[in-house]
Amino acid sequence: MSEGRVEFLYQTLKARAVGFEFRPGERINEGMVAKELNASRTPLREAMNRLVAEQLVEFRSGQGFFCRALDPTSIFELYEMRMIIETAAARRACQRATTSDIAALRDQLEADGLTTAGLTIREVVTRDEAFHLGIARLVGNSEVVRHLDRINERIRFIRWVDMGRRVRTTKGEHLKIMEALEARDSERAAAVLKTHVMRRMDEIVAAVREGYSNIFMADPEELFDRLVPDGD
Amino acid sequence: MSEGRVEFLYQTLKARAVGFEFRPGERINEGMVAKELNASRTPLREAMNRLVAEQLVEFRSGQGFFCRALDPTSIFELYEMRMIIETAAARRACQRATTSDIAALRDQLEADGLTTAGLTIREVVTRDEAFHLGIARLVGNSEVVRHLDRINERIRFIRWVDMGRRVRTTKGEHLKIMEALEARDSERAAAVLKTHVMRRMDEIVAAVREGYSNIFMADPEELFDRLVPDGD
DNA sequence: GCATACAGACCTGTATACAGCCCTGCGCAC
DNA sequence: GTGCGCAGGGCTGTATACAGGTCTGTATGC
Repeated sequence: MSEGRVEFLYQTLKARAVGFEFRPGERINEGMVAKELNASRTPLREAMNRLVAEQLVEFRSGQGFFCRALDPTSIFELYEMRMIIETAAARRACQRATTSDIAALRDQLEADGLTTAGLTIREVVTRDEAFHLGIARLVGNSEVVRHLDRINERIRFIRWVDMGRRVRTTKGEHLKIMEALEARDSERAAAVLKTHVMRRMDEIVAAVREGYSNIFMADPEELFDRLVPDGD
Repeated sequence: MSEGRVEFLYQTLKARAVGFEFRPGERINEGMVAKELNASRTPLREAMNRLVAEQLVEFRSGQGFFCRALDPTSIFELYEMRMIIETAAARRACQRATTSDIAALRDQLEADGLTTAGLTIREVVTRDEAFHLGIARLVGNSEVVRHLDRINERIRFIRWVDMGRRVRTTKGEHLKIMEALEARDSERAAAVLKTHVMRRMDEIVAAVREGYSNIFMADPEELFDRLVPDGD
């Protein structure tokens, strides 16, 4: 808060938008939200406009701000975009990352533990994103990291759902990716990443469907604070 | 204007930011700009916040809005990001674009004429971007188009400089790319695109240097309204 | 029962006011 | 001549007020 009220509102509203605490298509009442966050509408609208530029919120002239839609096509496109950036990043990381930076990524991966047991869905996704951003950082191109981060925000909600849906083999696949990076095997790294990241349209449709049901439940936020399903 | 004052301000300010009509690092005086555009500071700041989210303008709490920096490293990173997206787009276009959509892109390319003679630098870059966005559109993924567009805005100024610097073989390379797309030869399309798009760091440093000298000249805008150098 | 028109409340869009901070420029001391 | 401190102006940050438009809900007619 000391570093700017708009910044605080931006972060708070972003978190809400990312997690679909505003329901898809819902009109966002500036007055109510402003009062709730102890601010006036002026800085709130400034923060909202940033979210509009990030596609986390929609704006219709004369009507105000609305929560973005949640539809399978958009999510699918975002997954593909994510795959494009990540595979390109992995290829470049294999070619130009320093051995010590790669080693640091492995350390980070191992520091997260060998299993996802005992973690909440949210925590697992956070760690997953951190690993993938770590790969992007190996490229040494801040734009790659930034774009990936922006995309992650927009699919994070569905990733929570997805992570809860099935026992993901996240950890094992991360290790495989890590090995490919250490071997500096671009093609293998890209190939493993591709299958690790990408989802089929029918999987996405199912996740979106479940996402909707979560959104309209009583306390949807708690859902993702439960522990991940046991890995076998 | 009818479709929202903020939208109008956003478009106007974006054009200025893209073309470095604000000088790099310059503080943007809200009061002056607002008066100039016949608006109050409230909608102006809303528009500015969108530009902040798009990295076209910087914001420092307590100090206001500043024009973004113009430095070779950022430009280089953006070029690489552009290359990542474009090569991935071309590969996918080869695989999944319909033959008629590809034919439509060729029509667009030929409608632009067989040479860049008689066009201003601005016009050539506009057409160049349109062709590349056309490839991105072949993928059928709106995110790919959007991200490419965002990146293009941030390097457009340097592309103007670059297009004026040397007789670019733009048109010929576009034809080669087009042929690769028609042959659905992913690898060739990606390879040609890569050399067509990418710039070496020393080229970028030179362009940025020239960019600065243009920015601090009397009437920098006219510079890019001159005709492109004769192609031999 | 259903569609339509109207009225009222509500909400958005923008201007403006004002408090507080930042920066500049001047003066003073060294 | 140079560095530091202080005061003033100017700019930013936010709240608030108000005008205009949008939506809702009701009442009326078919």
